[in-house]
Formats: sequence, structure tokens, C-alpha cells
Amino acid sequence: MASTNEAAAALLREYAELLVITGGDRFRARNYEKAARSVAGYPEDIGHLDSAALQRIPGVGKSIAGKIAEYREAGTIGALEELRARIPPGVRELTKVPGLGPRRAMQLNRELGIATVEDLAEAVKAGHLQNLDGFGARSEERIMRGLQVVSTGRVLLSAAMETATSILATLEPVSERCAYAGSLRRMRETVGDVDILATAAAPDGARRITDAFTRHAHQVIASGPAKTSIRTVAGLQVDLRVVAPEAWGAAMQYFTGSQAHNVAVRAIAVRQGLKLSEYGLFEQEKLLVSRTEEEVYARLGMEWIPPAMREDTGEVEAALRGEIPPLVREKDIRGDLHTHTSLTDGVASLEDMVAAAGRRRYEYYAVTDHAPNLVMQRMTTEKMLAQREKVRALDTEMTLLHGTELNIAPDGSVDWEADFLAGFDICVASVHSHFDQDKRAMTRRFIKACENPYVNVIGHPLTRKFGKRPPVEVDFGELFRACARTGTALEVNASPERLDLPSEHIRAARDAGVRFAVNTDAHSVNHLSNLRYGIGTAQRGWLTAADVINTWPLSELRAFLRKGR
DNA sequence: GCCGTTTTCGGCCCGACTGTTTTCAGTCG
Repeated sequence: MASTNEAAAALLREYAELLVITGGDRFRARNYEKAARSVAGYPEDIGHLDSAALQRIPGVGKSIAGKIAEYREAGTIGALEELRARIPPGVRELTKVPGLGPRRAMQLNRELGIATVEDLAEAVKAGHLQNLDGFGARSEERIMRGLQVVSTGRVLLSAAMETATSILATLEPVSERCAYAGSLRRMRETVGDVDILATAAAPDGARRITDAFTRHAHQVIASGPAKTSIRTVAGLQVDLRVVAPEAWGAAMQYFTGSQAHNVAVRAIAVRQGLKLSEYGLFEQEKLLVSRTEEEVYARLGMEWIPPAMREDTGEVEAALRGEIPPLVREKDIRGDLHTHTSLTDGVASLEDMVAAAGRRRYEYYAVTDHAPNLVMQRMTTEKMLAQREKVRALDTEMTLLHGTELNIAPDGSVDWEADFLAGFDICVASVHSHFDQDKRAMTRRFIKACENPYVNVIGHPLTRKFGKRPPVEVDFGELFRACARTGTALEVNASPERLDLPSEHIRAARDAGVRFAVNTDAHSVNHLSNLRYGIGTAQRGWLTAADVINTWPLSELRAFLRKGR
């Protein structure tokens, strides 16, 4: 995606948030939010669109097109600067704390001088909030819970990936070889800092690489010939290591980690009287291998281990036995089974989403817009049926599945009766409300949804959102058994802010006999490419293609979706 | 601020939940 889109979207989002904080027209604010989502999800680079083309983006009219143009020319938006000047710095940050909205954030700033999340944490600890109008013990408790979710100092996998990709693009011309390593390569769900490795193409190559690298810096933390650390404008730390070409494999192995994995692998080297470091595998002082990761692992008697598995949770032993499973790959996916359109909260039309899916060479593709019980989506039975007709009439080489994303009510029931549900090709069912039910009630709720003969996939099972919402509490053992027993798949939601089911639960679910669907939950054309993060998460859960229903041929998928009916 | 089988105005993302309110404001999905 073009970074202009993301940058412009961020400014529009900020403008919307500041409008809300100042108590401006909520419809106006909402429109800026919608425009921000549209711009972020717009498949073309808006960097060179003229005013008329900009206004063809949904939710962008004359005024917002003007603001985007102003940003492109001046690098900023005057109206936004004015709002920034009017609102105490920090208040916007405070509204990021779940349970704390614009009014309360302003009040805290005005009456207690709270300007940062850290201030807030201290004030809560000191019990200062209880003396305020409208705050009580429960509000304090709620904010305390919110504080635990917010700002972990880590960034979303997608943000780290975009940073790494743009840096690598400028290193490629001046280096012989470069790649990202670390937790990003392991596809951890969030990333603390980005590690980049490069080898020099020429004698003075190291300096040219470092120069190219530091051009991305908002701040240079440290810089030497072998290691440079910067912080980007977004506050993300990126470390560059320049290594000798012949040490590439050993260095990649070392800097990919995880630390626990490396400790386990080095222990194996030691047992064989060898020493493994970022420079290579050595016997005494003699270098044995270092050029490729495969060589390093092989010399230790191990299969090469996919980075996503390198967490020392059994992969080292599996590699020694030669039993590394053939992990599911992005190209194994034959279709996306959870996507939205502008009929509900997506920002692209049915036609545009389907066309984009076609470009990904899918064999099948499911349209699963929201169901009526999520009232704000304004779905109706009539709209759903009208969409079904449009889906059936679309001319595409893919097989289109008309589905829906149902809402699992607190009692486990879903939207619509059985006879209407029977008309869908596929039903995803997700929790969208009452997140704080106790574990027993939540478990019953999920199990009842699984037992519904029309519910095929439980969407984003834990409903967590990084930095925004904690996971629900559920008895995983019972949930997994219910899924396996009823033929209900669990989703591995690929949205970078979800990555849900998380990898640490995937293996247990698979061992219980559960099948999975790796879906993007796309709300825009661009979101379709988030699939890679879902695949990374599935790989971290050791899933093979056989475990994932949307790698299966259509006939087998359809048989699964019939759920024994 | 955007948009139109409502077309230059008037509606739009509504309704539930929660806490501390004694009649409803704030927050959320």
C-alpha cells in the first residue's frame, strides 16, 4: 500500500478524534473517520490523484479532497493544526485508554493536569480519581483494566512489516543481500523492534548501507560500522547489522531468534563439541559452516526450522527427529472465507472486493457481511437477499459463496432462524458484545453457537484487539472439544490488530481435532493481503494445509460446511 | 462533511450497558 494513503488517513483520523474531543458535530467527525478508513483502504496511491479522482473515494468530498491536497503540498493541514493548538497535548493519548472517552479525558486533564498515560496510571494508583465528579470506584477499576491493555511499547506486525519493507527497498541497491530477522521474521503478533541484516557489496559498502539506513531515522540512537540503531518517526526502533557475506546464514539464524530457540540450538552444538555464534558454527577455531541457515541446522543434524516455529516449544526436538511438519503456506490458500463490503462496514463495493479477490487467483471467495443484531450495521433480511442475488449474478471465474458474519448473543443464539440460515453457503459467527461474561457463561455461549448446525466458523474467537480490548475468558478445552465434535472451524483471523485465534492456542485446538479457517476479515481491498499475517500465526501454531479448510478443494470445503446436515 | 430509488436539504452509526445520575451522560461496538 502506498504510504501517502496511510499518512493522509492518519491525519484524517486525528482530525476526527480532535473534533470529537472538542465536542464538534459528531456526524462530521464520523465522516472524517469514514474517509480515513476509505483512504487507508484505497487500492490506488492517492499521491498523484487530482481533486476529481480524490472525490471518487467513498466519503471524500470537496472539503476532504482539499485537505488531502493541502497535505500533499504543504505536508500538513491548517485546520488540523488549529485543532491541535486548541487541545492540550496528551488528551488524545488518554482517549486511547479503553473506558476513557473524550469528555473524561478532558476532565482529567483540566482538573488533575493529567497529560500522559503514565500520569493517569499514577493518579489511579494514588486514588486521585475518586474525588472527581462522575468518577467512582468502578470507573477507576475500569480505567485500571484499560491501562493494562494500552501501549505495551510494541507495534502491530503490519506496522513493523511496512517499516522493514520500506527500509529494505532502499538498502537493496547498495547491499549484496539484506533481509529482516528477529520477531518480525518469526511473525510474532506484535513487534518490539525491527532487526535488519545486510551484507556489503563493495569494500566501502558498509558505510553506504549505513548511510542509506540512517536516512530513515527520526533519531539515530547509535551508529558504528557493524551496528546502527535508529528510531523512526513512529517511534519504532530499528537495528541494522552489517555482516560479512560468508556469515549470512549464521547471522540470520542468530538474529532471528528467539533467544530460547537459540539457547536450545547452541546447547546441541555444545553437546557435539561445537560452538555456534552469529559468525558461524565452529569446531575449536575452525569454521565449519555459516553461509546458509540450512547448512547450520544440517551440520547439527537438524532439519531447517521455519522461523515461525523458533520459540523452543518442541521444534528443536522435532527437527532432530526430522519431523518438522509441512507448514501451511500463503499459496496453499484457495479462498478467503470472511470478508465484508460497503453494504455494512467495509469501504469497498462487492464488485471491487470480488475483483480484488480474483486478482489473488482464489478458487473461491466468501462474502460475509454483518447480520442484523449488530444494530449499527443496519443490515436487514431484504438487504441480505438483495446482496445474494448480486453475488449470484456476478461474472467471475471464482466460485462465490454468499455468507454472513452472525452475532453470537449472550445466550449463544444467533441472528435469524434455521430456515433463513439454510440459505447461506457459509456462516461465520462471532462475539461482538457482552465481552465480559464470566468464563462459564462465555463457554456455554460458544458451545451453543458451535452446536448450531448452520454455524461453520467461529470468527476471531477471543475478540481481543491489541492495545484496545482484552481477550474474553473461555474454557479452551471445552471450546475445542465442542468445535471438533460439531465440525465447527475456528478462525485464525489475519487482521494485524487481532491475530485471533492466537498461535499459543492453535496447537492445543489442533490436538483436540479442530479445523481452522485462515481469513482476513477484510474491510477493504488492501486488507485482503493481510492474509500473510494469518498464515504466519497459523505457522506459529504448527498448522499444515490439511488443518486449514480454506486450502481444501471446493468439494471438500462444501462437505465440511454441510456440517453433517 | 458527505450524499442522493430522499438530489441542494436533511439525514447519517443505533442502541445497550454502566455507573452514579436521581433522570442521564459517557462509552462502546
